[in-house]
Amino acid sequence: MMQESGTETKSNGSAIQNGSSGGNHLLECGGLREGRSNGETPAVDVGAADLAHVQQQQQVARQLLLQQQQQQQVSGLKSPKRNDKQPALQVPVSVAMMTPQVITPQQMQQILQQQVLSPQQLQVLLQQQQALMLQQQLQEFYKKQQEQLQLQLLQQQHAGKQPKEQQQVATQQLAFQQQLLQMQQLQQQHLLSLQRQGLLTIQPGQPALPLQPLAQGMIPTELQQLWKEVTSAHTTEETTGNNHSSLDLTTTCVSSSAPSKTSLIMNPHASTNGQLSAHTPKRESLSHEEHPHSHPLYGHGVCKWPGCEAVCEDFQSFLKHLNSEHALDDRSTAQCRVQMQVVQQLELQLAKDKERLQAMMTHLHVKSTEPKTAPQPLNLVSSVTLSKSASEASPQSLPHTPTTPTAPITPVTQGPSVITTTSMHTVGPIRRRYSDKYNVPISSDIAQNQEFYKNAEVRPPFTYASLIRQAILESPEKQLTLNEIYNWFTRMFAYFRRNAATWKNAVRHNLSLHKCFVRVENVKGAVWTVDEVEFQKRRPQKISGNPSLIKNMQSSHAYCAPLNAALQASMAENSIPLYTTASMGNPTLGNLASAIREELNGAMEHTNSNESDSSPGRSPMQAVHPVHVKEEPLDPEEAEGPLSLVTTANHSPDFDHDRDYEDEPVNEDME
DNA sequence: AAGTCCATAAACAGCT
DNA sequence: AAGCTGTTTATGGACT
Repeated sequence: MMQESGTETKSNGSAIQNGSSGGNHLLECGGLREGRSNGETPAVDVGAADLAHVQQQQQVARQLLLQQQQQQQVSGLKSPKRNDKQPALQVPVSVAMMTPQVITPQQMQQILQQQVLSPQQLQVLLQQQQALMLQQQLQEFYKKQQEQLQLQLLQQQHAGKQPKEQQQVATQQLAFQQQLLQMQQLQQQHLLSLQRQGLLTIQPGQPALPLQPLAQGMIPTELQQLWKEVTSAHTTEETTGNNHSSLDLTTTCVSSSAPSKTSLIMNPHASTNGQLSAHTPKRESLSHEEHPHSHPLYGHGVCKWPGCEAVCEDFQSFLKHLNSEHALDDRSTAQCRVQMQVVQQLELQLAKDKERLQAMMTHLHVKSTEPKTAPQPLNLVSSVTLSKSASEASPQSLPHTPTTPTAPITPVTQGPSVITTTSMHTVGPIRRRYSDKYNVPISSDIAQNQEFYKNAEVRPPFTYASLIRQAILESPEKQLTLNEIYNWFTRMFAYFRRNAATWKNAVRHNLSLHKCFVRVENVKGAVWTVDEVEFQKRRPQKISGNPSLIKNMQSSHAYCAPLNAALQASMAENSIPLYTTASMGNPTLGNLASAIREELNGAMEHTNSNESDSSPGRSPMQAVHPVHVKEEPLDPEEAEGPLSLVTTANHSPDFDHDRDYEDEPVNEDME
């Protein structure tokens, strides 16, 4: 009777399961992207690798500055010191037009609203304003730079004892680096302030990122475009006749969601000359007029202006809102700037990863049926997944071609993410738990890919049992309550921040099922511990005495590790925020590191004892792991704190952390 | 092909 | 009563 109903529901369940188990990755991938928490706010970050980029920009700016100075010599005018210090000018617009003086955003707005100027005049004005602002920024910057240099030189002279030329050069280099750093810090501060003002949202899970070395000056075309946005909202009937050389902001936005238009991004300065917009602006802005509801800043009755989300019942009210709330002012300008940088960086990163992928494909002789690649942070996912698939499909042969993308999986922020989705459901990492099968230390993988797992919703290639064990072993007292185990899962893996009911059930199921997990009654309830003997019982017999398996394991992991390393290198290179969280609140780093050493020793002992042939996979494995262990510096301030986070305390800061996880808020207290 | 491992789903009981 | 915890059973896919 109960049986029947049981089987009934189960048959139901299995129907679902057929979808969710075999093909569950496909579904889950789809589900993943559904969530809005992830990826909606693109990472704003730039890495040191973009130094060249900065320099380029500086060069461009320098030229601009030069031009301006020449102009000034002609007009005999001096630019004002700072535009925010500028007294509220009551200067007639016409005067402003003739004499390059910075006017305040408010004034600008007035000008716009009063519509006293023709669009052409406005454009000129805007260009002028922009150039002036840029000039001011540059002057300030160079002034500072000079001061710094002098300071450095002075210090050096004081230090006096080392008057060697080498040292001078070194010092100058240092000074320059410091200045760069300083500039970056300034920019970072700017970003932070934007964030505080709600102009820029950064995901809680994401680290407060890297620096923003892009020049902050807005290029004239951008400003023009801004103006265009504003005025087009004003006067919808206005035609876009004179914007042939302008860059449509909407284009930029659109391009971020349609990554195929890479031309724009490849050259961050492209927008300066306005050429790249040839294919877009007019058409799109027109189409927005014709199909108002397709306005990129308006959707689902909500204003999609970054950080806004104001509800607008209809398009008209949206326009009003856009007009009033997002007019041309400091705030909007800043937001625009940020958005442009976001887009630029994303595209830059995309380009890099595309290139990387291409090289990989070429190297592996893989003929990609679908050369177009996919966007954004998640291409990381694809890389890793690909790596796993490579290792898993057949450890000793080259990876198969990623199957052609069929189902675009609904990424939140962008178009179809080809590789990601494909490899995701092609691979089905779930079915290959190499760490379990082949005794590859779980902790090392987690440590290596910690930031990745934390931020990308990729299923970790470990069994629940392994993960649970890892969670418990990482805890200072080698025991965790169920809730703490949950928390570890959500903390360590983005993947487990959704479908909580499912995986929590699985966790409980595993705890109960496996003998290696021992429940211990405690004062404050029950905690779970690991019976290591039991756990080991079920692992080694497979591998011991089976050289071929060992070989598999080695080469398998050998494929993964370097690729993961490459992935991380890529992330670092592009300053993917994932990377930076390592220093931000990583309670387990120390534990992981030691665990890695432990397990590495164990694993290597294991394999060494059996290994007779010189498996090609081995050296990479050895090479990679220590590097990762070593390279993760343990933040001093994290050193003691974090460990206590995982202790028995129910109110550890971690729990607050978990609150952010959308799916099912983890219980903070469990009595 | 059979056995094993694992994920998933679900029913259920006990407890708070 | 609801939710959490823990146990158990069933089922199906992947892999050996």
